[in-house]
Amino acid sequence: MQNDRSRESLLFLTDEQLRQGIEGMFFAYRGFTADPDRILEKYNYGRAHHRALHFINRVPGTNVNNLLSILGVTKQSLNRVLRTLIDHELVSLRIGTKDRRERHLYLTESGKSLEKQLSTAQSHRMREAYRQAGPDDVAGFKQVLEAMMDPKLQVTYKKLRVS
Amino acid sequence: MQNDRSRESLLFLTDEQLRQGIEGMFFAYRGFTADPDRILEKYNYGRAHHRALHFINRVPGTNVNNLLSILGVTKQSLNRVLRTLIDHELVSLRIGTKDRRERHLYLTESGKSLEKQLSTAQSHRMREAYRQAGPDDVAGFKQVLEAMMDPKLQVTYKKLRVS
DNA sequence: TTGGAATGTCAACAAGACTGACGTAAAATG
DNA sequence: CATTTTACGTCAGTCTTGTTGACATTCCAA
Repeated sequence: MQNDRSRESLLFLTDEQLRQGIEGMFFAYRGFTADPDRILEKYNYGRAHHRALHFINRVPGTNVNNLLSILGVTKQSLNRVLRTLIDHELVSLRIGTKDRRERHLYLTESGKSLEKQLSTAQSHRMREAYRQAGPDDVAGFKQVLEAMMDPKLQVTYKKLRVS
Repeated sequence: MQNDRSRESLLFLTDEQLRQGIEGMFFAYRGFTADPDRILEKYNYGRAHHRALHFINRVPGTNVNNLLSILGVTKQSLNRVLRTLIDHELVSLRIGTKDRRERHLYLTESGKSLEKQLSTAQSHRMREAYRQAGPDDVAGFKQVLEAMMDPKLQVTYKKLRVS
């Protein structure tokens, strides 16, 4: 038998609370992608292009394998996207100096420009959500997100923080 | 010029904070879907089937149009998924008594069973994340998620709460 | 009775994911 | 030096899930 206090402290673990978290993730993710999606559509790109642009911008000079592990897709899938971005001169390749098998990826000026457009739109919504909620809620938001990740991705996520 | 206090209170709105939120959503969503995906694979279903099962379970007797507005896909897309679920007897149809054009959707016993399996897996991860974070963080998590939704979906989300 | 709403269905198509197989270049290793 | 492994690219084929467009059916409501 639990007392009032322990029952109170576990109210956030009820099925109803969990369900709200699940549905919250589903609906929020739609909002999260909506603004970039609209921009991408104009250029005939998709979310896959956005993700590649985002992380090449975050880790300039990354090689393909590293990008692959961040994005969690197959090389064939990434290759299709990268090829388009390179053909359209949004991304440039440099062959590694130390290891010449490696291709290092960079955004070109146009690439940076599109990435900026996309991240501005996405950040705008995130900023509004943060502002509506407040600092403590934001801290909680990030805590729960981090705890929801697969351990490997959690490491990847933290690495991006410090780099 | 802003003083220390106001600068402090806006630290949660820095570009770096926003970026962490964006990448957090991306990585966390992967974790969020990972466990159900593994179960669905065994039955040769996909996320679309999961979403349909989830919301039919949540709103038993819903008609197709309502489900459509929750899921945000085209009727053709939903129809393909629904047909599979009905053929496999996970979902049953009842023609509306009041309006006989409407099809009301229900989970069969097997449907309930699969939905339970999926939601148990997904809730388990959510519960662990909640537990690691704690009640205040969970409250913040939900606040930010809700603020990130499109207004219409926010209404949908809240309706599901009370129903 | 006629218009419109709710639903279903057929066809065609695209993005983006997958697997498998194969090729090439270069680094690493025995 | 020969062999193996690694990094990357590419071709081919498949699957899921989304899209549009066109058309049929049912039936409520004005």
